[in-house]
Amino acid sequence: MKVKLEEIAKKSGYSVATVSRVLTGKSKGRSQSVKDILLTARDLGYRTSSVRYTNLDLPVDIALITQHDAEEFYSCLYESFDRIASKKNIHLSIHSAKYSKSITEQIHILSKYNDGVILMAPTLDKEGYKNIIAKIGSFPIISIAPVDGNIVPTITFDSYEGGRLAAEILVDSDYQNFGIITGPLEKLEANLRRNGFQDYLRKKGYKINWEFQGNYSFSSGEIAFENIKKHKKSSLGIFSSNDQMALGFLHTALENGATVPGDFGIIGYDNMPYSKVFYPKLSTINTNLDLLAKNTLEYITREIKIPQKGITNPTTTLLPVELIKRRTHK
Amino acid sequence: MKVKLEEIAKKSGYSVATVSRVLTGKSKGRSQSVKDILLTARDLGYRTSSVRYTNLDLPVDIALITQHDAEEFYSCLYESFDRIASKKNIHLSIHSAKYSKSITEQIHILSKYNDGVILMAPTLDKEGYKNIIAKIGSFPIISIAPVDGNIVPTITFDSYEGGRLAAEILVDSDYQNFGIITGPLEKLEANLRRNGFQDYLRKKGYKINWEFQGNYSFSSGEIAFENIKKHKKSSLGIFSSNDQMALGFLHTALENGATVPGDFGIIGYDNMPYSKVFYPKLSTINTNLDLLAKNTLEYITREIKIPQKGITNPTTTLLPVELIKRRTHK
DNA sequence: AAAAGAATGCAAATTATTTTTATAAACTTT
DNA sequence: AAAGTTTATAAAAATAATTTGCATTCTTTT
Repeated sequence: MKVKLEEIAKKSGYSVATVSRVLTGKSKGRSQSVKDILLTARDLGYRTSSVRYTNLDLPVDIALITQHDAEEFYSCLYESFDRIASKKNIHLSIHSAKYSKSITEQIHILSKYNDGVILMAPTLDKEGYKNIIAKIGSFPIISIAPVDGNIVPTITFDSYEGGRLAAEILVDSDYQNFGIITGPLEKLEANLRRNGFQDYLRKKGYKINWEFQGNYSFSSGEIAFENIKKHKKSSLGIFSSNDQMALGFLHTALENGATVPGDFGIIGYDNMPYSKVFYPKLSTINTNLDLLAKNTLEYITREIKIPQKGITNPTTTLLPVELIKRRTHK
Repeated sequence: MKVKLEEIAKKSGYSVATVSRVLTGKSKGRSQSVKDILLTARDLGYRTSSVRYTNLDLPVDIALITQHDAEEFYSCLYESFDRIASKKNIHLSIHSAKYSKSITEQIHILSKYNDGVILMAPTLDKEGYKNIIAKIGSFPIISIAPVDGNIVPTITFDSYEGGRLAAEILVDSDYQNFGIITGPLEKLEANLRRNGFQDYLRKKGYKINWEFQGNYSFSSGEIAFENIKKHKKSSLGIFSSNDQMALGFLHTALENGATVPGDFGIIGYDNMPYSKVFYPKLSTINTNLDLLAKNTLEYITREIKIPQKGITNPTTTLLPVELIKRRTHK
């Protein structure tokens, strides 16, 4: 059934003429009726298109699009966004683009039912982002994964600095040789973390002596250890691109009789809840997800309420990360 | 901007009259045009309301509503649903009702933009479910958390049997005294797990000697151990209502010099990825989330395509659970 | 407290949009 | 080959949304 203005009028208690006036943006937006009618329309499933009464603090619909996996990380991410959104009159919906045939098409459809989109698609390349922008035009969007090129406004953690911090503490721990378990290198942030790590080492006269590419899973951390065993490397300061792989490595290392932080120092990334539970407790790079959620949601809300005219160059905001010293480095 | 049939006609290459015929359900649904037009309408954000061409395998929108937390469990749940949905031409969106002022209202609005709803709201009581049904009528809905009373069709794991299995293995392990770390008892499934555990013990002539109510978090497992220490209990076979609490308990027990499975046997619930990583590896009740996703999505799709006429008594389907024997029992 | 500005309902008029119809031609299924 | 469907076209009919003028009420400003 199509919703008619008549229904909205009846349910909200105003006349059809008033409903029409409000819905077409003829009101100044100072009276109660505007809020009543807009809320009733929403309640009845009548999409109020682009008409905005920005001063009114009406609920805003935002879609968060990720490519999620069965990892603790996503629970933490969603929990942060959900909690912060609830304080801001934002209705958040979560969508996965992992199996999506066309992410551009998916975002396009979501843009019809939402006021803004938050995108976390680390595998998307420059072309991919360009296609999205070409399709949705000036519709409010922000990426929370680093974006190659200046295509989509971005708020994300300073991955490069995270890698640098990991290198710094490992150098300070007097390791002489270094290793890295990277994430999948088609993901930009995996490269940034790697670069930050490598550049600091180089500056200090060291290099990466062992490198292994994982896929962020626990088991790829296990495989990383098998690999290091084969290469007979030891006494290495290792940076893992996330906690899960660090934990997988740590787990297998201990099972094989290696000592941590003796034979291997290891620094993780993300500071997930489980990383402080394992023995020895994992040193890691902390990313403040609440901060990410807050900044992102505020940005997108602003963008929705005060749309930028003309083409502005998208900005990139890097959020700070910090080292959490625990027990897996000297 | 409101979408006009004219636009749909233009984009799909058919006449306005044909678009109107298709959209009002006048076509028999055997020609390509029906699919073209419906897909174009969807693409342009035109909601095709309740008109259904059920034989056509068109994409279906389903909302999954939970009250999620920063726990691995939710990542696993979403990953399963997302993967299975992608194979069935289902567009899944995830929504949290944790901070929702009115879950009834939220579901009502979601029902305007989706073809069906999957609900996981363990804290909802009989009244709550009744309100929802009163509001949405015969709109397709299914619960994946146990529901008190026969109000909403349900597919969920056999929590009672899970508790029974835990008791059985602990009795077989020759523990003489028993304990339980329950989930929050306002959640029905926490009660069911507890009952299954207790009833089996009673049948075998034992009873629950120690009980602690947790909130499913790792830290409440830690607190559970502090509690057991205070009560100076030992040599207990313990059933924890989820893995996180079991792990928290295990962690603190070992830190305090207790032995597992010597001083304490412990059986978790959920078989989360991390439970096989800890030492000693956790024995636990496995729930097959893929099976849950598959059954649920198939049920709701059927319900959407062939709506049941009249009021039928909602069915409850219990999915089997199984014991995974690892190292935390004798 | 008065004046100005907004909002509202009403009913009629206007405009926009959707649906239906008849017909002829082109496809599909039986 | 016959029967049944689908489609475009163009016009007509039906439905829905918007606008208007006016009197009244409410709110904000001065």
